[in-house]
Amino acid sequence: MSWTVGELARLAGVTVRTLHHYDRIGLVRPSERTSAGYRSYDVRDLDRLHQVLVYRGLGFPLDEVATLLDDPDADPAEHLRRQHRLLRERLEATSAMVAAVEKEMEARQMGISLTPEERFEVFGDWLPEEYAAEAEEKWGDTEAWAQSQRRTAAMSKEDWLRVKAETDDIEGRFAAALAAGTPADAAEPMDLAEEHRQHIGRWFYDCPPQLHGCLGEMYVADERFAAYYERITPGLAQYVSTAVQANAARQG
Amino acid sequence: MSWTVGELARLAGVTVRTLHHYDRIGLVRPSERTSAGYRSYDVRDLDRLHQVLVYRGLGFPLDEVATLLDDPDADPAEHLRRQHRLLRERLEATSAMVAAVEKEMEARQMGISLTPEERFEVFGDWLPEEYAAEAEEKWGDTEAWAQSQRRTAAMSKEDWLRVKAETDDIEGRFAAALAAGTPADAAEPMDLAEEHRQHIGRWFYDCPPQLHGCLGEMYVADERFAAYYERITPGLAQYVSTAVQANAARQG
DNA sequence: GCAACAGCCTGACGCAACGTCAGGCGCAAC
DNA sequence: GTTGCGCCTGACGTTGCGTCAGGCTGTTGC
Repeated sequence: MSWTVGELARLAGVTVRTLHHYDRIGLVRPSERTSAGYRSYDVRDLDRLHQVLVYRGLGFPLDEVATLLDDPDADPAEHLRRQHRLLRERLEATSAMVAAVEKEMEARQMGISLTPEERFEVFGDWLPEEYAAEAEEKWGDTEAWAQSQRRTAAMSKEDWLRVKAETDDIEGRFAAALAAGTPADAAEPMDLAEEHRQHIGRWFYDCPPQLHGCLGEMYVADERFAAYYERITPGLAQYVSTAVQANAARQG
Repeated sequence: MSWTVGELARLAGVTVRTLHHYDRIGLVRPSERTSAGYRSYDVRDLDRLHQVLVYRGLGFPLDEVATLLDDPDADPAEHLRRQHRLLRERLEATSAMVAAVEKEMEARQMGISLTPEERFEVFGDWLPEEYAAEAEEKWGDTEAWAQSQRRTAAMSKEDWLRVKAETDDIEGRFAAALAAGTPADAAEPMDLAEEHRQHIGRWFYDCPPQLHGCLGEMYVADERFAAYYERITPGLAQYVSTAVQANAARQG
């Protein structure tokens, strides 16, 4: 089995020009040429190209890749182990950057701004466990809140529209059940409450039944929440509150 | 508060030359110059540089970074959301590559080789959930085995030496207990068995007491295992087997 | 049997994103 | 006041390809 440049290029997701380049610099040479001078790559060449692309993807300059791969002391397993290690390091670095961006989002939402050192630390020589400890210390107590902040900060406009639509839907069905005279602790409103709980979990923060029950109390106890529901339909705040607490009792 | 090029370079983990370059192409210009012509960066410039570095780190060419950041319609939160999304995509891509390398390691250990398409698929336009499903299907049944393969394949030579030393230590203490005439179901050999179980869990695969008990049976039933232990000391296979099963009974 | 068209070839030049001197000024300290 | 570090501005070099240009190859359709 052999491949032409074009075939290999498509297979490996690079351009023909790249393969020409690698041939020219001796990094990946086709092990044969046809009588017409066409490059003909065999399976060992694929192997080699694959290794090259992994190392290149890890940011190695091509000449270093060459010395790595041409080292007679390094067997293939050695390369795989090294690549595995480097990839996992990169994984950690990337999640550190994700965490840093989330940190900035939260800071921005809270109206505070980070110190220059804080902002750039992710680019320096990064100690992930150190940061993790710090993050834990800072936000560990109010995990649900922090989670919500992170998720909502990362939401796109379309996400928000979907959340809004789902919310409207659930509240509309609550209002309909109330208008139909269904008791708040009947099966239907309780199912709606469960749907509401899962909606919260999906979009904002982990919301176990117990916490949801507390929220239910708040829907009448906190005047802002009460006003929100009362503006939809009079009596809805108490209705939703009762349904949510009944559902929490059923679940717990 | 303001910074010189050198200070900013150290802070951000880039070279002075890079900042010169960004100034020249208008990407990050110091908002002031001293009377002597020194660049003087203020906090807004830091902000800007930070954004540039994130986008650059994500692989954007500098001119695209410029158009992104100079877009008057894009507020800072928009940038953070985009960066967050891109970083998570990269996170997924990287873990896909980690998985691919692990797959290769396993294939290599099993003596089979992957098809060219399999090897390069991680570089193409990658569908992570598709791969995850495939991996699940392939190795889901024998999770312990696959885990072991993955872990051992990723071990360095030093790791192997440590494993060997730990194994020798435990087996030596088993042999000593046997030589001292301690019954196999006494406390000491059972504690050794428990140590052995945790050794397996640490280095190879999850080994709950029940599974460990099965292994204990195998140490006498399977002649290869038996021969391994008998070569250390006659009677050791049966001794270890009994101790391990006694420990499993104690735990279970 | 040949025309057309996709695919291959080899230069050769271009380009982005800096690295690396070279030559010279600024400034704080000893 | 000079020493040494840090800053300045060119200017050229380098890596890793992209992008033509000009020409050959090989398969398919008529």
